[in-house]
Amino acid sequence: MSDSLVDLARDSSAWPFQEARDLLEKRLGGKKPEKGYVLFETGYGPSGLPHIGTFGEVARTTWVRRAFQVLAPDMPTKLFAFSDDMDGLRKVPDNIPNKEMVRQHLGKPLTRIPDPFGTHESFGHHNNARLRGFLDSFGFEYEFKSATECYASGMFDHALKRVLECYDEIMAVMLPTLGAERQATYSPFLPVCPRTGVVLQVPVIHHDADAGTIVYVDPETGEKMETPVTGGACKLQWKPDWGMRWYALGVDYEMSGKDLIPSVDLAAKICRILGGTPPKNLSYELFLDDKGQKISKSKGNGLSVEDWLKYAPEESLALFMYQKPKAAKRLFFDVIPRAVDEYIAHVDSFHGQDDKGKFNNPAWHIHHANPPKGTSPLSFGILLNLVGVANTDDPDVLWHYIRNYAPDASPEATPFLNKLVSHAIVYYNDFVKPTKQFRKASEAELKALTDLRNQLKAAPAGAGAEELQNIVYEIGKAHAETFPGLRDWFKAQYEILLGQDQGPRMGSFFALYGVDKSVELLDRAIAGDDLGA
RNA sequence: GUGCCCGUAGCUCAGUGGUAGAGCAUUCGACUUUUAAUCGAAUGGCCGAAGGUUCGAAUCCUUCCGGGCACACCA
Repeated sequence: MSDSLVDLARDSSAWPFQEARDLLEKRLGGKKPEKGYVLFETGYGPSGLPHIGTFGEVARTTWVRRAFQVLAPDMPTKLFAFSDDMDGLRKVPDNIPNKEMVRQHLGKPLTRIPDPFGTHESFGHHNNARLRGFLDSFGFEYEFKSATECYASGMFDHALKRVLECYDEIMAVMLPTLGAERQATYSPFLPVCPRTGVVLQVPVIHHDADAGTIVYVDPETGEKMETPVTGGACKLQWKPDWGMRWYALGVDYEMSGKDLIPSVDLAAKICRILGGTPPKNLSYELFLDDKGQKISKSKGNGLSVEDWLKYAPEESLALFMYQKPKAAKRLFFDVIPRAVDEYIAHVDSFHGQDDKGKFNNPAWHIHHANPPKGTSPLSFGILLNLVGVANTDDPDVLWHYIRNYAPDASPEATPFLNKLVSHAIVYYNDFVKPTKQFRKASEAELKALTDLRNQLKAAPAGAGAEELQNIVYEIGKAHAETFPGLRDWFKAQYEILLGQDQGPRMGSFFALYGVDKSVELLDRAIAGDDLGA
């Protein structure tokens, strides 16, 4: 039984299984690594707060890891979330307080810059905490690794000495990739200035593999400085750093955006020079905005995680990230409802599928083999329409409409639908409500509305939707010269009372909205108040 | 120039060797009285082009065509 599951997983065309299979067979040769576990890694830049790409990368890496665990259940795995918190800060980020204070520390490792937020030991620690909080909020399993700690603790010492031993070979790989200016000053080692604490980009004038040191000239004092490369006294330039880290930690799998393909190649070469085997890499496509432009934080286009989660549950974002990592996808508001509905469809089909089908179902991956039993009897698309048409941001009113369609649905019985209702309301408030355009009633329309107001007022207490609908209908007929077709009467009500050109069955609306409140609404319309205010 | 991705219905896209699909749009019908929703049905594709492999190709290979993106430094 378990054998056949392994076979199915091996043959599965789902990309996490394909990645896991390649990792197991090509990278590992089917054998457990000597370090005793298979290591997955995701990396984070120094200035970056967690963003939607971070989520995507960790989610995707986790899926490969889960798939791998099915293929090789007897091999332990780990996922390192590695923070480059020893990188020198290059420019002051826009979105932080105390910019002037931070400016005075430019060039220093992030972990040696005071926290501008004042909540942590350093700026680096602050960002790390944000990263961890972000990852934890999704329940990702990982081990956090800090570059600063790895360097300072001596964990990288052996590998750093190897870099020094292979100095010339590494320079020979790096130099041809650099412009002439950079070639003149390039060194894989960046000494941390003992005087100022700044990570220096200076030429190395001498290196001594036996002593484990390099010599450089302090750019301000002109003094020749000799420093060990170990123990945190030097940091590596990032491409050698990446290759060194793969070698030092024995990273078996790491994915990265396609803009990093040349860097991955270089880092892999360096890793091999050191005597290691580079990880299996997956280059995923970048995200585009609605106009097909690359999404970048500086441009501020595209969509943030917070934006997405405001309008839809995180499962839908996970599904979006699952789909076709190698195809460029547009990431903007309009893709959200579709992602939700496809998520629902996948979960609903899951439980009727055989094992092969389940392995191919995104829901298997998103939910770690255990998708929930039920989701929502209504699609998100329908719900969004409903919210717009029903013209309300009151969940209770919405549930009345929903029960017309799905009598068994309730906030308790269908919790996922309940979440969707909340999201749909936010969507309504942000996207539908602002587009409302109320118009004033004409003289003739005013007469009809006044009739309506008076008859609603006079309606027996507890009048139902049908009864109210009949009142509305009769008034429309009574004012036939104003409204040649009943359609015109209803259209007028939508435009004047609801600020939209379509709407709900008015009898139902008045019943749900409440006759008293409806009368108030009509009073305001008759008085000529601006209902959009 | 190098590399990657995409090209399937009007639109947005699923579909990695076995009878071409979904959603939206359009048209018609139902919901014993408006609209919308909902439900049912219909319409709609030479799967970018040409070769090749195969009993069989949207799918695999080759070459084109068209569109997009990445590739100094920094990360």
